[in-house]
Amino acid sequence: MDLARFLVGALLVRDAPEGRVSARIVETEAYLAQGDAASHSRSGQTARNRSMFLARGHAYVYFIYGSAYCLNVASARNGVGEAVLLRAAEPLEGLELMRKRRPKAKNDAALLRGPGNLAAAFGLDRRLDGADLCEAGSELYLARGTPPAAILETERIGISRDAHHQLRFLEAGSPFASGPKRPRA
DNA sequence: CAGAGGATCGGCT
DNA sequence: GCCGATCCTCTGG
Repeated sequence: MDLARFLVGALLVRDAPEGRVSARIVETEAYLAQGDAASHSRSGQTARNRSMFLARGHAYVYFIYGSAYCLNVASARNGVGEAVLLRAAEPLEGLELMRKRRPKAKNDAALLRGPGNLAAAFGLDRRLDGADLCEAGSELYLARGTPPAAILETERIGISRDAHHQLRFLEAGSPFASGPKRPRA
């Protein structure tokens, strides 16, 4: 939860041969190592989720519903399956490349709205699973950004099991966020 | 090996 | 807000 909150306002950068894209994260969700029926790590480590068990700051990228990739940041220590899902971001650099990768986006504010869309605009797939996101200058990394004026906490999205409490974090009033914005700052 | 379900998206009502 | 597409992953027998 600490990392999920911390990452709202942080920057995500990808430097790839096709070009550079960057964005400011506005929405995240926490998936806990203990007592979280919705976490991919709920039944232990598998071939798919092993990166979730890497040390804090590593990427966990998975493929879902046969159509979308999602990017997470591992949040605990090596051996503990816990991560933060990046759900939405504000486009900063490489808008043209993002539009090319996301031709269906209705407008620029929607380019990075939703975890699958964010990953698509960044051109991510399983090749970046396990990458260290803490080294500036590597292909994909996190950097300091501008903190939000206020952070809202809501229930997570798309969870059919037990909805849990407030494990979703988003910048208050952000036009780049996904889903409903319930109160409770 | 078969079966079930999913941390989604986009289109339609 | 509701629903279907799509296919990967895990579980159980």
